Amino acid sequence: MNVETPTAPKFYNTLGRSLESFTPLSAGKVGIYTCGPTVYGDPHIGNLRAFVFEDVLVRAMRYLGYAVTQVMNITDVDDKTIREAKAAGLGLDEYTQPYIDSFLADLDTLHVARADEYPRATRHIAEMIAMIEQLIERGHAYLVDDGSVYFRIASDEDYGRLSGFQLDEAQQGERVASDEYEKEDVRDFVLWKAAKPGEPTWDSPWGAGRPGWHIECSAMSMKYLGESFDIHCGGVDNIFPHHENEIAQSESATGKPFAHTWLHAEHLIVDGEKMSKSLGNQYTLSELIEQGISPRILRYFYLSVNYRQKLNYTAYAVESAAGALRRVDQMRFRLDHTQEEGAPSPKLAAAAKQLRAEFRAGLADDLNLSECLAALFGFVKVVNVEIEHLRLGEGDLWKVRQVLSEVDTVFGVLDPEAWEQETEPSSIADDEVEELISQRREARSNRDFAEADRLRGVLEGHGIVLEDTAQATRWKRG
RNA sequence: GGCGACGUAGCCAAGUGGUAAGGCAAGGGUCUGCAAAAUCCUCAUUCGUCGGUUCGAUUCCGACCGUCGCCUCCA
Repeated sequence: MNVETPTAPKFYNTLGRSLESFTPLSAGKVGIYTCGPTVYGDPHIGNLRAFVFEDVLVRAMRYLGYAVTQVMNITDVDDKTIREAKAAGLGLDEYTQPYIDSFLADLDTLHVARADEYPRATRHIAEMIAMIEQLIERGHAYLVDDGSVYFRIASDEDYGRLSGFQLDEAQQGERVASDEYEKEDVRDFVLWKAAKPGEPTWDSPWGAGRPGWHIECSAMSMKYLGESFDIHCGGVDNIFPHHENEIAQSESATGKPFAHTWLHAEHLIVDGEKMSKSLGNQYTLSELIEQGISPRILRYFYLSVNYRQKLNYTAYAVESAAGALRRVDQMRFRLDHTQEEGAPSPKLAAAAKQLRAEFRAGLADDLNLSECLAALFGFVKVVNVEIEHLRLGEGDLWKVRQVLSEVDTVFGVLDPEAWEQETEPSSIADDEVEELISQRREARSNRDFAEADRLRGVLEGHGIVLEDTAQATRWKRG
């Protein structure tokens, strides 16, 4: 499918804030590090937006012809996991494991393709310690009396180039935690936290303690992708301080450029407002499913807005997404009830070619899925017209399904059968449906429309939708 | 206060220095016994406001108004 050289995409790189032509460090290969979850609760639909974006990015790069290695970290040690584990009276691993499982289950539910690696912070303490030692050696970090180690921001001349924040004296002193008074400079951030009573700890050259937050992503991304790699993504809230600090510590440790391209997904908001615990609108996937919103519709909804744009989750918007998806489903349904006859349709061939070209161009344009979807709908229209006029010829059904399945390697939403049963358990068997339809056909041929409509009503009661065509009556569960 | 993003039809949403993709919804026509589905047509002389640059701006620049995000552990 992609035997030719990859199509080079353009990406809006947060580092430099401009649209850049993407060139991988190693021809044809792309290493992508995606910031994963902190496992102290179920992810909400905002978290999931970012993960779906990352999924589409990886799928798109593969579609464009690159061999992708995706790594997603799992933060299983930080203030929150420690606090919650303690509150639950559980060990850290014992506490986080169910959330790791449910996180992966949510990804599966949304058809997010698995990353190549899901490194856990607690399993990479040695790598982090090695990096911290290197930073101390090079004069970029220092040990304080209580056994904590801090990164020395003053030693990093270009600190702040990702976020654009120039932290100066005016902003200092605002948020100095009481236990961090030993820092040389309030801007410095912690690499290693000295042990505190009741917290999980690991041995280190500086005594017992645990890693700071940022160091895990530096250590783990480099372990799996190399000291320099292609793409690093996450939510916009990670730009500062997390990603800024990752760059500082990574480049200070190795003297080499860290990630080349930084992509950040904007936030999802709900009814125009930021999600927050107090508003009670931090919906989880299972809550949505309970509300009757299928994961497939949610995935389509995520796809419908550019990742750099805030996504406003509203009931109306989700309905609208469902309507759009219905249009594609309906076309597939009609396709399944269409016969091929005669020569292949030239219009169809042209439309398929156009879809491929526009789809590829849209993906390459900073993942412009709106353009990709517009191309898809353009294709749907042509297919519908060709079906309407009975112009599908030899091999055309295969052609349509083939191109749809190609673009769906990126979208991942177009094939209803690939998703879990979305319809209610059926209250009527196929042969019963067929029997009633045949009775109705009989009634119609006798022009007994009252009886025909009664039978249709019976079927509707079972959730069966009929569509009469000149050739036959087709039906579906809907 | 610092940094940044955004404001396009009823709703969602692309986009370009040369006169506005696509989807949902809505209205009308075709098809149908009636539906459903499909299809055809209609639906922004206009892209927050005011200026500037330009032959020409929604697209570039400036100001203003409005919405929002980040500013040390939130995707």
